[in-house]
Amino acid sequence: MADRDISQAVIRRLPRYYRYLGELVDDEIERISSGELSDKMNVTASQIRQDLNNFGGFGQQGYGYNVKYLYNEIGKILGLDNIHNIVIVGAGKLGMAIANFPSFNNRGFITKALFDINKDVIGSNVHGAPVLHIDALVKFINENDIDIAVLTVPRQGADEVTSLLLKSNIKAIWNFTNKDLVVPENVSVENVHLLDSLMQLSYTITSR
Amino acid sequence: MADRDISQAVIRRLPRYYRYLGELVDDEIERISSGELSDKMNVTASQIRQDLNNFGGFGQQGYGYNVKYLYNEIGKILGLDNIHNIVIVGAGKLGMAIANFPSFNNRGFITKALFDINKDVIGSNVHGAPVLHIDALVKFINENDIDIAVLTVPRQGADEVTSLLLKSNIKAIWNFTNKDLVVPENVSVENVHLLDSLMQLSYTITSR
DNA sequence: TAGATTGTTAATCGATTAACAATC
DNA sequence: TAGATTGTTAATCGATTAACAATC
Repeated sequence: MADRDISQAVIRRLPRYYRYLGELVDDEIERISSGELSDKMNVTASQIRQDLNNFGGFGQQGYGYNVKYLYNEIGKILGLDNIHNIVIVGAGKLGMAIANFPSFNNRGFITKALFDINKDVIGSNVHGAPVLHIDALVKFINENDIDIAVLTVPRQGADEVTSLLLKSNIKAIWNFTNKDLVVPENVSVENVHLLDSLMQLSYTITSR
Repeated sequence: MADRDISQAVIRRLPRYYRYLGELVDDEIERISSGELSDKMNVTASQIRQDLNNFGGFGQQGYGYNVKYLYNEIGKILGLDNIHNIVIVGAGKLGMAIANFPSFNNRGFITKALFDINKDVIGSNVHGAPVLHIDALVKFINENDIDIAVLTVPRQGADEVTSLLLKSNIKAIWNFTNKDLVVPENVSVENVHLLDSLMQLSYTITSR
């Protein structure tokens, strides 16, 4: 892997390509041209070809793209050929919901444990994963080959948990708190700012 | 409200400005310059001024911006001075989690009911909102002044529920299914594609 | 008044789209 | 071979940044 300087805009579109190609695989479609895919996805054929050619030439002139091959290649680019072990910090309603998401497990994102400070939930079990006290977090990450920490604590706890995570070997934080995290650049952060998203929706309603 | 053709990039940034200004209000900071805000938010001062001036001149030369005033104005732009009534379609773990999110209620997004087809949850009560059968959905939306439908059903149910929603007066759909919805242009859609987001994180880990 | 900082125009940069030669 | 469609270069479009005159 590892072409650097692929633009963020391209990376954001990759999972969407992967999704549509997955549907085509399910439908047992064998080949597709950028033009046909363009119609399905509502993006220009030009953009599709440009995007893919950031990672290499996956097509063939006069033929198009082999669906299954392209699907697998994009999967590899996205790192989906590897298992990613996950911990969820904050075993509230949202954390529990994420631990139970079947589509994550199906793609190789495996929740190994949840962490909380609430004694009522510590010791219980979510979809096979134990809920542990947050004191055990750093050790657990380092000893269980954990890639990704999901941050589903209340906003006020975000910074404290983050500085704890930074003491471990964590590679990435999936941040559901409505706060921007400050991390060194060898740690990736992907934000899911739900309230921001809802406000955008409110804007579009309001501005009609 | 209602300047048309504000770019999507600007709209995406508005909630973030709102968030930072909210913190400044809490800290009882009275005024701030685009330069200071730029340092805090890690965006250019130029961008801040450009963004705000899409909606009017909120600042004053030589002084900067009054924090509280700007906060309120952005709130109005985002439509947060109005109550938005919400229904959640799909009363699974994720739907329940969203119904319980305190920050939504605090901003005037009020969950009025949840809908499902599972008899085990129908009749129950989530944070004061009833769980009803999906057959009652259209009528409920039209009679209860519902703006926003949250879609937290499994992927396979997405299209069916969407076509049901389009029979109602719904204004916006907050889509948590991993599917792109097809709606007429008087209905707004905001996607939260969690699996896509997780895949992006996987990409950044993989491409180091 | 002098200093600070906005609002806004102009310059730059990057991303998207169009075009087309290469080639299967 | 002729037709189709890619990979890629060039043109366009839009968004970001820089600069500065206006003005509080």
